[in-house]
Amino acid sequence: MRVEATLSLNDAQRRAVEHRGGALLVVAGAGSGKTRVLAARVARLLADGVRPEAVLAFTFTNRAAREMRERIERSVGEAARRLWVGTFHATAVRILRREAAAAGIPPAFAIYDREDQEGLLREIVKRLELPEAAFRLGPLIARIADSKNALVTPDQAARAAVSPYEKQVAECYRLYQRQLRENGALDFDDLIAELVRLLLGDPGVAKRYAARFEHVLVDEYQDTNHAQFRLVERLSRVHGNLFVVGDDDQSIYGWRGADLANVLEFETAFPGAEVIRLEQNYRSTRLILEAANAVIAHNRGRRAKTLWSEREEGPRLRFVLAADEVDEARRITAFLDERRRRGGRLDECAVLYRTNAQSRALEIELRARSTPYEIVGGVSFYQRREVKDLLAYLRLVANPRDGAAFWRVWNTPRRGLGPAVRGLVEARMERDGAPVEALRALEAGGTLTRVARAGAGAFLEILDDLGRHRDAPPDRLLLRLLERSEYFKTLESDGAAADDDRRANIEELIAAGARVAAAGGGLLEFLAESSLTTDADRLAEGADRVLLLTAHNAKGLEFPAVVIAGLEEGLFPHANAFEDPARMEEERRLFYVALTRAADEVLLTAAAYRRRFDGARGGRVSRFVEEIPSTLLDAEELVTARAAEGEAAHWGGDGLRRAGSGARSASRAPAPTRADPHHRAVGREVFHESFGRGVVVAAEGEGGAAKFTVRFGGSVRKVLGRFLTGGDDGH
DNA sequence: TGGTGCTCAATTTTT
DNA sequence: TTGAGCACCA
Ligand SMILES: Nc1ncnc2c1ncn2[C@@H]1O[C@H](COP(=O)(O)OP(=O)(O)OP(=O)(O)O)[C@@H](O)[C@H]1O
Repeated sequence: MRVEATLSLNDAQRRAVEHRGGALLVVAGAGSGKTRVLAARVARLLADGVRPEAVLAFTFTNRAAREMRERIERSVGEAARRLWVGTFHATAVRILRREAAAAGIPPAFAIYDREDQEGLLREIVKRLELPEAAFRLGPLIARIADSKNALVTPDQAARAAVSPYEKQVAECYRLYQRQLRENGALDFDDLIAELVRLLLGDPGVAKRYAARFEHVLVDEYQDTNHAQFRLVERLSRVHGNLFVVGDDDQSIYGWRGADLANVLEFETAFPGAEVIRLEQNYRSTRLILEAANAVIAHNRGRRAKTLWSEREEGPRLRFVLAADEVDEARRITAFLDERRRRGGRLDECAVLYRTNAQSRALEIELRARSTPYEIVGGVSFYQRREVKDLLAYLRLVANPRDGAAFWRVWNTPRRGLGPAVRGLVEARMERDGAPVEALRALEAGGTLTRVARAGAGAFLEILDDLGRHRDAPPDRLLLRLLERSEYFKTLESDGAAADDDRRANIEELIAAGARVAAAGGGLLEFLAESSLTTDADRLAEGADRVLLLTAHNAKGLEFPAVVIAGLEEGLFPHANAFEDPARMEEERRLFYVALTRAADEVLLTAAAYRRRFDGARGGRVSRFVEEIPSTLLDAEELVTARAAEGEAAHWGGDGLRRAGSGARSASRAPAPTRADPHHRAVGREVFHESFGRGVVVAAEGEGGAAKFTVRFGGSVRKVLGRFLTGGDDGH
């Protein structure tokens, strides 16, 4: 069996792959082949006769898991299908379903997503009469998640709480856990935490799994949190065969509890562990790598590492400062077009950004230019209303105690059930527990009005009918549901286009159900998949389109051409990181991740002005751009052709005569209405008393009121025309 | 009960 | 600017 036949390896890589066993940490920079080594290691183990079901590998995304499995399958054949390869969450679900009894949870437990969590906590905050302004759901959920990721129980949180605020958060946490339990549900973080608790608390189960798995492997180890560390530690303690790969410079999920100590203190946690470093990058051209190395070197808290490439030098990284986000989108589209004319394909390109909201401007422009694109992230498929509605019915079939699912659809489509009946059901739930049973009792009794009774009857009938077919393939279940619930009727209210969209989504959901069935899965597998699958996991190969995604979502991917957009102070790095050096370093690592996705070509863009939901804002060019040595940058100035036009030396000529308004140098001008990137002034060199020489990137208005967006060196400011002189004649 | 329209918050990142 | 929650009225 020749692993090397499918995956060639350098010496260091081979040493890792052929490691004798025990604990091994492979730390290495971007593109050094860590993922490849992990896959080769698994293939090697199988070739050496290790049973596939005794190999447990954790990946960061479901997609990575699928690719890993496929890769290994290519080298060792279909035994690869029996491997345990998956994300921490998917693997935890798999084990918890089997060990539900020991874990003290229902085997068909529901998995609560963000929306479900918010629903529970909204009720709790209301019930405790906490001030909503101070107890926003987002931070509250984040705090609870932090506790869970650190394996802190509600009791421990309450004991550790000092301030009244912390005490109340702990109380919310306690009630929230109780609610989850009553609903027979776990949230994402519980999946890991409950599994760890089970392994720590039940020696029998712990022993069984320690014996079942002989090798544990972890990809993207730098982004594991404490609970995940404990899980890995528990599962590998007996045999000690732990193989992890990671890069401390690519840790970008600190806000989710990722703990770099897992990497930095690996040798302490696993005495006798070996560390192997990989130093050759196979992905990027030398200039790209040099730029990435230069930027990341600005981080203080890191172990310096070597990373070199044998590849050609490659072209310099291009930088474009656009006037605003619309202009930026245009420049990016133009870049993609130009690349296509050179023979490049769209699917070799990705546009990376810091926040999902940035995709909108890009989307509009790409659509206008008929450039095929695909957005990854944002509102994902399984979060769409119609999809969640239908899934809620299936969730109720699996687990009648699932209150979030129940309240979501008990009156969808409309059945005349509202707050009045809800009160009755809730009262009744004290006795019957499950909302479905409470409703059933009410329907049987005489308390409901005629309308409500009919509605309740219709709803229960659908659930009962589905319940009788719970073992049918998920797609059949969905079809049955659509037929009985007349769900399509609720769709007809909206516009035709949105309607078609919804129908298409429903079709796709049915197809997803059929796929699960084809793979031998049933209702529970389908529901788990719908909870754990993200947009990035659903990416299909083959279509020639440019990918639009956040830098976070791009982790682990690689593209011949990468565009990084929105490189402005406040956006990337995000303003929320300004006061905290540690968070700023994480922003920098994020930029490093983004940059190192590129193999051949990089375009960096920023917008001098960016419209936000609450107005517009100008930002300086990102410090990260400035941390790239200028010799590596091809910083193109805007539309220089326009500078050729003759123009008066003074801008907005009559401004001085129109005295009155106080002299404001207006770096923070009032929200501009429309900065026109095609204004005839754009591209002109100008001179400002205090800011010096600059280039106009946008302008709006005429005469004395004219305002110009000007780039002075690295910073971009908005200034009134009357403070500017043409740059050509000195001042 | 259900529909309309108002107000307010949200945009940092996600398994 | 959009979406969601909520108050108010038919
Ligand atoms: N020994 C090798 N010979 C040729 N190509 C290699 C070798 N090792 C890795 N590569 C290639 O280098 C690229 C990066 O590999 P891989 O994705 O495994 O790196 P990584 O360290 O996991 O990257 P990152 O951490 O940046 O996500 C891939 O295209 C891979 O095929």
